[in-house]
Amino acid sequence: MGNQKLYKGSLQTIILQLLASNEKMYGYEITQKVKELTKGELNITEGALYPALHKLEADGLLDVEVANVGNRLRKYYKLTENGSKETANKVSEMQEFLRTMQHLVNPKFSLE
Amino acid sequence: MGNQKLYKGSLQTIILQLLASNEKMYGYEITQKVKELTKGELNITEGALYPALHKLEADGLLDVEVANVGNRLRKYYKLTENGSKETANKVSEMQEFLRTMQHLVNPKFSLE
DNA sequence: TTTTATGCATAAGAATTTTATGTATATATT
DNA sequence: AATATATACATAAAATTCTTATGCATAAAA
Repeated sequence: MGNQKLYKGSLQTIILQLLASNEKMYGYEITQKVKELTKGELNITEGALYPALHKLEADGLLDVEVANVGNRLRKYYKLTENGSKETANKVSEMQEFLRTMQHLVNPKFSLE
Repeated sequence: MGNQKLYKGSLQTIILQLLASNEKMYGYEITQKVKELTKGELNITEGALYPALHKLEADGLLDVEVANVGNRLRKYYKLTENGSKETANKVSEMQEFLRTMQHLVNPKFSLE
């Protein structure tokens, strides 16, 4: 069930970015969306996801809204104002990392 | 002195890739080379580097050769045969990660 | 009726890093 | 001459972030 391919530290940014383009999402939905977008390459485990969501909420980057669908519980998360700012920061930091890694791994390649 | 931008799990790959293009290097040299190649964006700390080198050696991916330069100690590392194979694997895994992240972070962008 | 999917959660352990030290020599600066 | 900076190794404690293993519960499918 492992991941192998998720570098540690990138999960928060992934969650924030998904919420930047989807308005509101619940946990299980996020795991499915990531699986879909990455064609099964990234599998966000619940043991990583839920603590990450709780931390983002505690840090004031996400708001939560509980909903009952049928007889099941869902917790919808959406970006706060502060969360939107932080998303922009974290995404561009990751872009920077991606460029840096490209330079290290393939010095002849440049995204610019 | 922190890094902020080094995702956990990428250090081994960085070291291996540097050694794939530089034949042999010693620890301090690696820290300086990374700083140079990334224009100061990535700072490999010694507390991360040396244990990582020792682990790569223990795993049979690196050979070490001690040298005295002036009156100072240097430990030159180079890839073993097995290390070269593993480098190729880890580098393409990272390339895969870079592509995947690009899709998540900027779905309109593709490296292919 | 048993498995799979949906949906949340937490705890123990592993892996990888940061931060803080420690030792020592060489060179540059005041 | 004294002090700071650069070079060069190393380790240990703490923090971070994940995996793996559980647990609970409802709904749908086999």
